[in-house]
Amino acid sequence: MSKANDQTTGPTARPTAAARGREVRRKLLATAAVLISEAGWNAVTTRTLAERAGVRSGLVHYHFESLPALLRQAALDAMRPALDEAVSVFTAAPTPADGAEALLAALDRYTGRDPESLLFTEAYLAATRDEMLRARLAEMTGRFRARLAAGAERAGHRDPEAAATALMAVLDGFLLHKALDPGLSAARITPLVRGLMTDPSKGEPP
Amino acid sequence: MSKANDQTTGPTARPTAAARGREVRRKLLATAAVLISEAGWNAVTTRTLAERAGVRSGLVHYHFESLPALLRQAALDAMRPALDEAVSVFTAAPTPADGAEALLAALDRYTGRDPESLLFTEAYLAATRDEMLRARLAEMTGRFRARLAAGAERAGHRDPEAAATALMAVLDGFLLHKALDPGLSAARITPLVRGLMTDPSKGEPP
DNA sequence: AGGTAGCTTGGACGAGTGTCCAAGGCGAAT
DNA sequence: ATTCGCCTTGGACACTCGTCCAAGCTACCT
Repeated sequence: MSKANDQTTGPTARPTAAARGREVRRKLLATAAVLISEAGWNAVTTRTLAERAGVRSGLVHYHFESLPALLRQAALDAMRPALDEAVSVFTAAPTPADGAEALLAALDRYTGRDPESLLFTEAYLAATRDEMLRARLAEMTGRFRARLAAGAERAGHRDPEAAATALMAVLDGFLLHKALDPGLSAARITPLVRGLMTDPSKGEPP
Repeated sequence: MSKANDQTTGPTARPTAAARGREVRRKLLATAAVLISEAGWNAVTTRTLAERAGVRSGLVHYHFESLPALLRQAALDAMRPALDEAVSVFTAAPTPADGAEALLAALDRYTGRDPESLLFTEAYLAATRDEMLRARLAEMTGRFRARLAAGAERAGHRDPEAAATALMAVLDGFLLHKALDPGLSAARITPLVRGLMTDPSKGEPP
C-alpha cells in the first residue's frame, strides 16, 4: 500500500496536487505582502497579484475567501516573523538602551532596501478601517510592547510601559519619515533613542 | 459704473458665478482632506467626493486637472495650516522640552477626535509613490524640522537636527499607534519625549 | 478499470472607476 | 438687447474591479 506522501518518483517529478496548492497559497501571500508595501493596501488587485505571483487569476478565489481576507492574512503572516526577530534583537542586548539601539540599527538597514518596508505602516492604516485586522494586529503589537516593557522594567525603568510605547512610536515614525527622506540618519538619533529607555530619574553622568 | 465685486443685492442673493466656483473648489478640497483620512488615499473617488461635498460630479474635472492633482492639493492645503499652528505651539513654549510637551498634548487632543487625524500618515505614504507630492511635502516638513531644530539649538542641544528628527518621529508614530489603540496615553510618554529635546550631555538634576 | 477529490483554466458578470463633453444657464460687460 | 465668459448639468465612454463558475485536468483510491 502506498502512503499519500510517497515521493518515489524522479528528481524533477511533478509535485502532488495538494503540494502545488500549498505553494500557490504561499506565493500569493508572499507576493501580496510585497505589493501592499509597494503600491498601497487598496491598490492591490486580484489580477496584478496573480500575475506577480506567477499564478492564474482564477486561483485567488479558490484558495482564499476574498481579497481582503487574503490581504489580512498576508500582512499578519509577514509581520509575525519580523516582530519575532525584533524581539530577539532586543532581548539579546545587555541593556534596554542597547536593545533600542540595536532595533534602530536593524530598522535603518531594513528601510528602503526591503521590498516590504512600508508593510507595517500600511497594515496599521488598514487596521484603522478593518475591525478584524485591528484585533489580530493589536494582539501582535501588544505582545511586542509587553516584551519591550519587560526589558525596561528589568532595568529599573520608572514607567516601563511608557518607555515601550515611546520606543515603538519612534521606530515606526522614523521608518515612515526615512521612506520619504532617505537622507535621514538613524545613527544621529541613536543617543536620543537610548535615552528613551534610560529612566530619567536615574541619570548616570560620566 | 459697477465694479465686479458690487454686492448691492439682497441679503440672500445668489452669489456671482466666480464666487460660487471658488466655493466649489474650497468644498471639494476640504472634503477630500476628510475623505483621505477617513477611507484612505486610494479609496477617494470622484463620485463619493462630489456627493460628500454637495456638488455635482461633473464639476470635479472642470475645477481640477485630475483626481490625483486634487488630492495632492487637498492634502497640502490642509497640512500647511496644521504645521503652522504646530510651529506656533512649539515656539511659544519657554524651552524646547516644554515645546515638545505642548506638541504632544496638542496631538493627543487632535487624534481620534479630528476627522483628518490620519491625513498626515496617508499623505506620507502617498508621497512615497508620487514624486510631485513628495517634493512639496518634503519642503513643508523640512521647514517644520528646521524650526524644531532651531529651538533645540537655541537651548544648546548638542545635535539639534537629530533632536528635531526624533521628535517628529515620535509624534507621527504616536499618532498612528494611538489611532489603532485609543487607550495609549500621551501623558505617560511626556517625560520621555521631553528628554528627547533635553541634551543628554547637559543633564540638570534638581 | 473506473471513480473520486482536489487543483486549474479562461472567461463571464455586473458594478464600479476616472475622464470627458455637448448643451444649457446666467450674471457682467458692451 | 446682445454678446461674452465662466459655471453647471447629466450622462457617455472605455476601461478595471472583485467575484464566480462550468468545464477540464490529473494524481490517488478502490
